Amino acid sequence: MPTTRKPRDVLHLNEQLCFSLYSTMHLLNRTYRPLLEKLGLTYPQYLAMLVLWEEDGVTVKALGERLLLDSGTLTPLLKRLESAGLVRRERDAADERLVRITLTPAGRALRARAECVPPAILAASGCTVEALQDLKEQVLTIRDQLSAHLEHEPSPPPAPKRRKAP
Amino acid sequence: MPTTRKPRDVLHLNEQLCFSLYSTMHLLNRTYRPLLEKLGLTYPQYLAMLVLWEEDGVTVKALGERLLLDSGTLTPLLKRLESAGLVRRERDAADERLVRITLTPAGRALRARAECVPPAILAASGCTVEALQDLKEQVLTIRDQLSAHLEHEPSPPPAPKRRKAP
DNA sequence: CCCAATTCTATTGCGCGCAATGGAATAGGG
DNA sequence: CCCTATTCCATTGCGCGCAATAGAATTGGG
Repeated sequence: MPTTRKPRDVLHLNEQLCFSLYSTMHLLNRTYRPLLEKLGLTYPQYLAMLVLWEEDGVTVKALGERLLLDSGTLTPLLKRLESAGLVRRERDAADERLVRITLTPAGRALRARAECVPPAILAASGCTVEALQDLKEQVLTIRDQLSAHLEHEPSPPPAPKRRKAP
Repeated sequence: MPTTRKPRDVLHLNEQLCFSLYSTMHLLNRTYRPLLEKLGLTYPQYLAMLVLWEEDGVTVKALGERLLLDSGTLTPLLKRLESAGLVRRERDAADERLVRITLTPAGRALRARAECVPPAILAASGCTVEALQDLKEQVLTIRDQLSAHLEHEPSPPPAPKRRKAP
């Protein structure tokens, strides 16, 4: 008797599967909000700052690959960080297509004030670091699987290389 | 020697903790998108339909409690479902404050076409039902913890009951 | 019964997330 | 060296998510 439980309504069970991730993300976001508000950041802006604190001067493209976001999301977000005085956006002199994002002194200084955020989130989660680390591994396994699936599936991947056939 | 690993940069480690949930949610959403597109639904609309397929005639408030969303999100979403011909929005006769959402025949019929979605997502995740079920439990544990934390924390909870002191 | 407090939905404004489009700069085959 | 792909960023439009506000209906203390 392997998987012969009740043939539970698929559309009912499913609500519990992916919806748990969905709703947890929202609650996590609401937990971050009041903390990040003090820094004048939204959660996606905070993520961008994390990358910049690791590696200053990245291009928009590199930032997008790291965060899995495209320019349609990043361009306005970075403009807001710029007008908040945290970063500068400048074209690369060698390759004018690239826009490099560099931290201002205020942007670097914000790092110290951000250090109290992760411990606060950890406390709110009510978990040990080990438990969260373990959960992270499991979630990343699914993430990588979804990522691979998305790469192999897309209906019409432009396919051809160079030269078009007219 | 308990937690005496490298005192890894908190702002680096953290990026991996919550960011894994954040990015997995987005990839999951991108996996759902092409499937739901065939049904003419977005993911949040799909969630709303899941609730309605379970319990027709719910109020906007009940829907919001189930999905953890407020009227600012639900009102326009439900209006779009209505103009797509899937639901009707009507004031409750007994209590005119309430708006009840009921399925149209087209809304009920869509359920059959939605049944192929969960299996497709399961396949894309590359996991067994058991593994996902287990992961769900862990995520929900954190969700409940965050939920409790959010209820007890909010800086100024309006506090007073009835009667104001002028 | 009356009036103030509460409940419930709608509206507005802002910030993502993403698809689609456009345009400037670079790279690479001929 | 051209001329065409390609790369990279910006822009537009739409749909959430959420805070804040407003307004109509209901409730409950006096």
